Parts: sequence; structure tokens; C-alpha cells
Amino acid sequence: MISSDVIRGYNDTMILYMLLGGESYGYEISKNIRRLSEEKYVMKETTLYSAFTRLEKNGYIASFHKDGESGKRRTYYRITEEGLAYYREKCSEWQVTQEVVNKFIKET
Amino acid sequence: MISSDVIRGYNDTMILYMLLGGESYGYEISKNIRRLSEEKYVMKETTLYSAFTRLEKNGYIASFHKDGESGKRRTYYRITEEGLAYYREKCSEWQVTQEVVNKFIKET
DNA sequence: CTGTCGTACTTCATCTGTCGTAGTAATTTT
DNA sequence: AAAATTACTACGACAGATGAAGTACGACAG
Repeated sequence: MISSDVIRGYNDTMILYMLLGGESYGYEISKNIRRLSEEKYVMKETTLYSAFTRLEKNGYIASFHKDGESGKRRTYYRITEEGLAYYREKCSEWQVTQEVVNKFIKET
Repeated sequence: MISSDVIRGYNDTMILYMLLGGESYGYEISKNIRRLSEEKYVMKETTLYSAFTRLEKNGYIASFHKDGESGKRRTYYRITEEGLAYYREKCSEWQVTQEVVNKFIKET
């Protein structure tokens, strides 16, 4: 199991990635992350929802409601331009991070 | 610059790696990390020293003093068997982490 | 012989993000 | 009708990173 301290800096990025394909909402994103990671990473509910608040506060995502849906009050999110820019930044940061950390890793 | 949240889970691992080559002390480790990462990562002093306390408390490193040294009170550390085991664990965890995170990263 | 720089730490207080616990409430499945 | 799943929200605790500040020794310049 992956320790959360490692992933810490990438929860937001994962969520943003999930929104690249179009709007979505908490539960769906959560399941998709789980599926995409092949069950290797499961984001905790509280982590997920607090990430939404943070991301929205930073202007990286925008929330809205769909009326006409059945009674489940879902909050949908879409990624913003700023969010996309931030995502891209994080992607290139990740490349550097990998390079750096790999220098401290002994194979086998 | 690499954000600290990403590295968070690997500061301890980096320190342990530095001790694989033999005993060392704070300032030296710090400089070596800096050098090995090609200036891409500089561990903050407070982070480094609080990591030492944690690592020692967990039995992953052991501290000692060399007498006969000039008046600079250096605290030396060496890695323990448990520390080595922990380091190896972290290394294989890192492989999984990379695989997982990479699924959420779009190239270019 | 004084001041500055580099070495080698320590203490303390703060912040951020994660996570456990718990609770609400609707819909779907059994 | 009960149980499970969906879809959240609130609250409090905790760990690790960090900024700011301070201590103290040695070397070296001016």
C-alpha cells in the first residue's frame, strides 16, 4: 500500500487529471482514481472533499449543480484554465521529482 | 523547484541512502543531498534534524560522538539493520508510487 | 583583535494536508 | 423491510515541514 505522505503532493493533480476528461463529482472521481490505479491507491473521502475545497478556493476547479437530476444532491466540478495550467506545472514537476528521488534509490 | 509535499515521504529515505555509504553527520548529509540532487533539492535544516530524531526514535539510525575530534560537537549517525530494512521497503514502495502517479500524468 | 563567514546544530511555534470518527440522507439492491 | 451503496459534511487530532531565532566554535581577513 502506498503511504499517504508520498502521494500527499499529488492528490490534487490526480483529481485534476480526472477532470480533464470532463466534469465529474466526488464519488465518481474517487472510484475512477481507485480503478485507474488498479486498487493500488484509494483516496480517503475526507482527503478528497477537502481537496475540492482547496482546489476551488485556488480557482483550479469550479463547482456547480445540475438541476433536473434525481434527488441526489451531487456537486459537480469542472477544471478551469488555471487548473489546467497548474496541472501541467505539476506534471513537469513530477518528472524532476522522479529524477531526483531515483538518485536516492538503490535497485533490487 | 520541487515542492516539499511531494518529497515529504522520502526525506527519511534520502537520509538513509546517504548513510548506506557509512557514518555521517547532519551538515555533511545535507550538503551531499544537495550535491547528489544537483541542487534540485535542498533539505531545510529543521527538516533534516527533525528527521534524525524521528529516525533514531524508530531505531533506523543510531547516533554517537567521536571523541578526539576538535571542539565542534558533531553528532554522527549510522544506519541500523532496521533502518536498512526500512530503506529497502521504501525503495520498492517508490517503484509502485511511480507507476501509480504516472497513470495520472499526461506527457508534454 | 575584531568582525564576518562557515560549520553544526537546537528550540519553538505555526501551518498544511491527511485521516479517523461520526453523522445525515437519499437511492438501490436483496 | 432491511441492508448496502451513493453522496456527501463536520469536527477534531496529528505528523511532518518550515520560518525565525538563537547558540557556539573555528578560521580567516583586514
